[in-house]
Amino acid sequence: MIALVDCNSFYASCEKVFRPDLRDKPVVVLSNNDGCVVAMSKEAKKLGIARGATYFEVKKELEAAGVIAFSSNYTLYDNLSNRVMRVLKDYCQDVEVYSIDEAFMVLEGTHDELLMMAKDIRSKILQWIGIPVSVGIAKTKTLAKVANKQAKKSKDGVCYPREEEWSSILEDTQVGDIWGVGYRYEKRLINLNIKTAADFIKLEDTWVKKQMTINGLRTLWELRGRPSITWEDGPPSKQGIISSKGFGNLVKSLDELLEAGTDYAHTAVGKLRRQKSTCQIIQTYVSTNPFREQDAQYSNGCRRVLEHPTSYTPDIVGEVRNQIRYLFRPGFNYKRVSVFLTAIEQENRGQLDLFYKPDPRKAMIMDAVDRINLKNGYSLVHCSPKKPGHSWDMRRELLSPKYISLDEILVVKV
DNA sequence: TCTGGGGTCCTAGGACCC
DNA sequence: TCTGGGGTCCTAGGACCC
Repeated sequence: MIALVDCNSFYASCEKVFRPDLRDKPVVVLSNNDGCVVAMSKEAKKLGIARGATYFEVKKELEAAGVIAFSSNYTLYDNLSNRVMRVLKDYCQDVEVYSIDEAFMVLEGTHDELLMMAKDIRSKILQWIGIPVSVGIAKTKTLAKVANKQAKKSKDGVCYPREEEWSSILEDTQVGDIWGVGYRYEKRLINLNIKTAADFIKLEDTWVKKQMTINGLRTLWELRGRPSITWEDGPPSKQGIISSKGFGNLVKSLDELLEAGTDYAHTAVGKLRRQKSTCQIIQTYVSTNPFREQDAQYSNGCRRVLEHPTSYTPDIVGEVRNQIRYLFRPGFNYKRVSVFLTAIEQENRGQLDLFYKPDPRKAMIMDAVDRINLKNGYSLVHCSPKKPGHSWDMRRELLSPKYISLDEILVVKV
């Protein structure tokens, strides 16, 4: 059987772990630059705040309702996520970490045994880490997702339906809540009077394949109990790496745009080398803020195919800086720069070139840099001085401490 | 004043080859 | 000048996920 373990209101729950005073309080977490509400505790959900609401528009309302807001603290969420996943791996070898807050597991045993195990997983993660999770168990991934939704509604946070219970559960599942049915397919299906998962599984294979491609067909089969979505053993290497963030404040000068671009390129190559890959295509985009109607708008991008694949930071940073110089036009208020690396291949696996010998010193330098940064913090050795206080830095006015790092750890007086 | 940041996969159509 | 059958590669666009 397949279990889906999903953390409840993950980011909001993380913020509560080191703040017992917030246990029953409504908490929301904001996106980058404190832009939108991206996560809500169950108390905040009850207040009817829309996910994706823009913070500056709902700020007063949130304050009036006693909601506590946080800027997103990814260092903390990553750390707690890893701890949750480590507990899951104690239960079975086959854990597929699907996202920061959920994982699939393959479990074996009788109905009662698995139910016990699910409850045990739940209470252990709550006690050891402080994060509430829900567990759904079923024959396929898609059904496990459905069961997980039921688990969230139940008292004990666990749901493992028996065969005869499925038909009523599928009737109870809105078509838009099916994993793989997004809001566009949802609209089309509802127009055709297909409102629930129970309606959906009655459709013909050929019709679903034609309307919703092979992926829709897989979803259909999975809902009927036939496993059709593959199991991923490890995280697949990325085929494209993006580093893109809106600026905290608008940027006017080429120098600042270059600084930001250098920083993002540095981040992107870091991800590239961590997965032991090289890239051969580099794309850079710049744009103004489309929401500021009073501003003249400009957005542009360019790309270059390098002669040889690389993961050498100075090569990539240099190319990104050239592209930004090419794209820059004076007189605009820039909001964003994005760096995109593609044509990614595993190191030493790419097409060889008879006349090209890579410089071995580059690999040695990067190896040394990565080792230094791993020990001393990730931007100690950087391509440009990383002084704080850039106008383009992310706005994070409501950031919680990094409780998990030694210099910000809580002191408990007994 | 202020509006997230990542990713994946599939299909159709155009350009080209024999 | 027109015709058939079998391919590849690339790009744009559309759908989805967290």
